[in-house]
Amino acid sequence: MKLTSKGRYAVMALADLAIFDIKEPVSLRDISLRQGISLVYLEQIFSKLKKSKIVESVRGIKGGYKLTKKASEIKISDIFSAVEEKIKTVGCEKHSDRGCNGKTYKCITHNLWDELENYINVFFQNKSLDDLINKTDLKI
Amino acid sequence: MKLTSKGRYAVMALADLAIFDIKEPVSLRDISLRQGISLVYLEQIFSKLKKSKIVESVRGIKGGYKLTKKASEIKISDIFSAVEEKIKTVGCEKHSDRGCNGKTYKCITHNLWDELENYINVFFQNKSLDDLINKTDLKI
DNA sequence: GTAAACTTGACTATTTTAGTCGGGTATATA
DNA sequence: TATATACCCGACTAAAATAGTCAAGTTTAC
Repeated sequence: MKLTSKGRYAVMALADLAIFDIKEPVSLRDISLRQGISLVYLEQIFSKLKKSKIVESVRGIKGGYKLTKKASEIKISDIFSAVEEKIKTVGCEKHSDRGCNGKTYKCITHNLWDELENYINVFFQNKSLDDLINKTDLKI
Repeated sequence: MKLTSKGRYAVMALADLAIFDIKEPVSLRDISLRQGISLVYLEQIFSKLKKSKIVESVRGIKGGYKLTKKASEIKISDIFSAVEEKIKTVGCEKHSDRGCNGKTYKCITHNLWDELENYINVFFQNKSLDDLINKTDLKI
């Protein structure tokens, strides 16, 4: 199971966007400076966020990104699936010879990882962007 | 955050041990064959499990490993900390220049990862080896 | 027309993972 | 007491993933 910088950056950047997105789009450059995330890396991440319709872009000077919905309607789980942060815990399928395929034969620990996966997904499905920014004391 | 094969193998191997450990120690060779895990890799893992006093070893022919306590007294969280499976989600500390150190300044997402970490730890602290083997239908 | 912004794809250094290799040491049993 | 079977331990390594960079665009406000 992995939870890496990509997912973390995506959430940080979107939280930043949610705070500063009043009317004008917010440029990646600003987010990069405020959050200390590489600009070019942010571009990669926002390309995915756009594909998943979490943000929309405005090109050209004075351009930037905007959220497509209200922060309260964007769940952390949406963000993760957009940037392909995998909340996958079970890696049994590789050993097809040995048998654990999750169906006809489950290895001893299979249910454990399944349960954990669900458990974590519940956590992220119950958190919205809004929850994050309301809990911060806004020292940006 | 990482949850990798090392932790998974450790749990699988210990579950196997718990099932077959009646009186005689169980050899890594047997576990390796039954669970389809590399023997030499198992040796690495058990070296750590031994250091953490989750298992004890019997050397020589007819040797092997035994659990030091009852399966019901061994929590999954104990196993993970023994093999150094990190349930660490926050990686902010690296950017000491930028500020998120978790104390004087917390980045927007800091609390989120903290919460997640606790949430997952609760999950593993409430699961014992015993829970695993009782849920399996023992097709080994 | 030009600078600031997004867009895209290929490339890469570093780190981590999941092992292997090769040498040990201990001990039950024949 | 020889020997086979186990544990013990440190160094090494191939492959994959991560966290980016680099280069070459296109759009559009001013």
